[in-house]
Amino acid sequence: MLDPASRVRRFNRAVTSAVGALDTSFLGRGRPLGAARVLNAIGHGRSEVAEIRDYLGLDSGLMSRLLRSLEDEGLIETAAREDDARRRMAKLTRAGRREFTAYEALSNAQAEGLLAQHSQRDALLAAMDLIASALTRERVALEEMDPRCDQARYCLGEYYAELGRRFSQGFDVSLSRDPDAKDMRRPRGTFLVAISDTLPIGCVGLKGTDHGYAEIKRLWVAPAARGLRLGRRLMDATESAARELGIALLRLDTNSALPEAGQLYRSTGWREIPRFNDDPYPDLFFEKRL
Amino acid sequence: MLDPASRVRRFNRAVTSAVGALDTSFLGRGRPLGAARVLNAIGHGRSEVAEIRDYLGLDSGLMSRLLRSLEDEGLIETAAREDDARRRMAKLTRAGRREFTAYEALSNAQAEGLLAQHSQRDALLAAMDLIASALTRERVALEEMDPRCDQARYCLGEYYAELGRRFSQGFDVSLSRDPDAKDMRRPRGTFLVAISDTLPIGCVGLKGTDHGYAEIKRLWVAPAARGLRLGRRLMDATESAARELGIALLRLDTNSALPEAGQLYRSTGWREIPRFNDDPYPDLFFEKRL
DNA sequence: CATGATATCTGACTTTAGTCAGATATCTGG
DNA sequence: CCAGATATCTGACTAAAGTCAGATATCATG
Repeated sequence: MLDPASRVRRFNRAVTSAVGALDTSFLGRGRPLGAARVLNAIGHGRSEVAEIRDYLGLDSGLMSRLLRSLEDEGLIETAAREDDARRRMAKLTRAGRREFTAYEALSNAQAEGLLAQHSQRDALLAAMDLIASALTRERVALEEMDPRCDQARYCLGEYYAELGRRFSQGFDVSLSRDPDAKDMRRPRGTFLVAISDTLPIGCVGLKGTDHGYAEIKRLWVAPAARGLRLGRRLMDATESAARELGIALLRLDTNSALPEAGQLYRSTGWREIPRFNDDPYPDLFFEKRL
Repeated sequence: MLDPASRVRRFNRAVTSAVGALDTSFLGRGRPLGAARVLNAIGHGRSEVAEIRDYLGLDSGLMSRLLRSLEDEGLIETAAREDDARRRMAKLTRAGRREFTAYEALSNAQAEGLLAQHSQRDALLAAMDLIASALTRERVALEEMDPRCDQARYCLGEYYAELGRRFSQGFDVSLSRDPDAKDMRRPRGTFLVAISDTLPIGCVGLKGTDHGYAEIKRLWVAPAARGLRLGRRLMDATESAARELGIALLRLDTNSALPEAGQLYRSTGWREIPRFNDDPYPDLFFEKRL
């Protein structure tokens, strides 16, 4: 009925008024939006004045005045940095924390309001995740992490759950050769997590072995982040890391029930090889020389 | 990983900056946002001053000044309405249409930008439709329309396509008893379309018969609008219309492959009855006395 | 320790948005 | 035709946001 651009614009209109409502509720606390935004940035852990200014896109004069007005209200304190007295740090006072908490409550209430009365919350949240990931595509950061940290374990949990859904016989981690975490840490290997504005949306592991090659394991991209070519980015980053570690040969196993993975490997220089392990789940094996 | 409120707030952040970018590009045309918004409202067919003021939520004094500034620029002309000289109508001049076209191009470019480089456009658009429908839930209007108009036919097309996907044997309209359009128009029946900000997102038909009852046909809710209790609203509105038309007994047929429909009927006072027609598709039959 | 770079602050502005009371013109119903 | 309602306009204001030039203090470097 509507062409794609009209659908996007309908979305824009809908979302603009919902977001505008949050601004209005912020104004209800008797403070201009500019000051409220600075207070909230500080509350969310941004303490350097220059960082806040940059984040909010403010002129330095305006920023200075906003800080002064928050100080006059007794909500923040500023101090020169010890290592560089030109830079200033801002932090909340006790009263400032109270005020910040009140803003947080408003934000959460608005968020709950958007979800309320929608009988398919999960679908709505999934749509929001998808759009947020798409819009922040260029800002997705790939971070090396310990595979046992919270974010990595969240990704792995989602990965296993998805395999369970995609494999007709289900998936039981304990039957698979669960890679030892220390093989996926430097210097033997590494583990990368893709973070989009605090939310992990993908991962991949590089597992060192003693057989003259390293393995790519646990490549996962959140359903909300598919279509952003994140799988390719994760693979590229892992290959770079492998080169850095002096690894010359990479192998991986996968399953034909995951056709998009196989397609990615084939289109990026991987070559199919015969089975090289006895894991019960994979039925496709690849190799790539770096 | 993130709780629901945090996911909504991540979505808010992502979307705010994307929408802010559009405002910035509008400013690039050397006109304050307020004036640009009025110009665009007129370009989109809103001609009554009061209607525009209401739509944009402007004070009457401010509105008057914005109109004046657009007139001074030579972009619009205003005139008193013939039937009521207190009210004014605004329309674009030739220069105004040019300027409006330029704004449209900016909007479309931004929309294309959001879609660009995403290899799963359809999923992204579906997510946007879902969210737009959810956010404008209270503003969904149910309008009586001729079942042969564009919007009604769009809904019916989507409805048939969905039946094709849901029925294991597919769905061929010509095999079903396609209700005659004139039976779904006053005074024999009616046809309702749910419109969410220009997009049709649901429909239902009330078909008059000569057998002492009327039938509910073609109840459809767009996938993007599920969970908003729109099906129930459409049914309620149709029952009201039926009462208005002096109809005392309603019947409908459906299929057990559409469980959510059956559940809706059962929970709103419909009673299962034996088959009352020889249509090949339905296998469940309901009746409700008004 | 002089010099240029950097971070922040201050003062003096402008623009935009918005508010509000009253003026003006027109309409509607008795 | 009159009284009250309605739609718009005008003038006089305020608040918020943003701009910009220059002042001040501090740092890094040769």
